[in-house]
Amino acid sequence: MPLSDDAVEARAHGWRTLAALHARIEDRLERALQAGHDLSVSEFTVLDALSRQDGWHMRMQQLSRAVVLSQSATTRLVSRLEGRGLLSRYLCEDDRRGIYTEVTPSGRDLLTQARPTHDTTLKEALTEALDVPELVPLVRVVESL
Amino acid sequence: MPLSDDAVEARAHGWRTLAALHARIEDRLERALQAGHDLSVSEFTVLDALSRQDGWHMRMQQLSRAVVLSQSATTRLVSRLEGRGLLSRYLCEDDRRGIYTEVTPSGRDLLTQARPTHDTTLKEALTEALDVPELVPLVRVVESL
DNA sequence: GCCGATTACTTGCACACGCCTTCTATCTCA
DNA sequence: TGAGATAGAAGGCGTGTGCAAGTAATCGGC
Repeated sequence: MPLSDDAVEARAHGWRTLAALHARIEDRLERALQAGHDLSVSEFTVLDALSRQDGWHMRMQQLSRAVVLSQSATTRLVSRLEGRGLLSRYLCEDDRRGIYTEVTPSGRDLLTQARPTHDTTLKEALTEALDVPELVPLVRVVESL
Repeated sequence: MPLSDDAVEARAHGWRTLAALHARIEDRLERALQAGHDLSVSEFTVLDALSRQDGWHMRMQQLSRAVVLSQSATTRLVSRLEGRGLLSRYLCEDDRRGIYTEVTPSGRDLLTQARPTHDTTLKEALTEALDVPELVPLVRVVESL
């Protein structure tokens, strides 16, 4: 007898809805950011997350938690962006095992350009999602936070 | 002037929250289903989606919409599951370009075994998410639908 | 009834990711 | 000072994905 809980089906349904909405939005964002700025969603997320930090820098572990990626993926992601001159690495002063990742001016420029794309696409994706009755309540919550 | 809309930041924040919650849950599910039943989340989703259809069958395009994957990814996903004997393909009678995918008895068995894992893991993931203040409102909505 | 356009699905290719191991530098604690 | 832990890089391996090109079947106009 599996869980014998009436809430089970509700949760499963909620999760399917969440996953569906997430996939829709991510898909739209991926295309828009890729087409307009040669950025993946992960790459945009890194720049965006760093921009929200005082000093626009963050350590690798924080970063991998922020983008929810493995350490190795984060290393490679940062390396890619570093290679494009969008961010740079430098050693922590206080703990020199740590490495800070910092957005460069050129990275800030790109972010400035990409944000409007991101925002309008997000808005569109959410608006479209309102056409799907199932997604409506979730969209409302996302918009009202 | 980028959208000049106060709702922009709210939307962006809502999206970040949605993405964070989604990533957490998917990660937990992925590990649990992989460890317990050798199924990825996508694979489980396919079986689950088919199980909700009359006759447990669906055409490829419906399926790729249901799991929100590209057609090519769906083809390969179905091929993998077919190779494991969990589902089978057969041509549409009326439109012979179309291909139906149907869950086999063995696929049904596996789904029966995997569902409890899925459900309890989902419950755990949502409960854990309640520890993160930001995620709370979203978790409430997911659980209450 | 035939030919181009469209649709349904598959396949070749490139790439990002996760897991793993190996390596170096640094910090901590006794 | 020395042993062990920690932060991160580097890279090999397997796998899943999207894109773009390809094949097969259907539809529409003439």
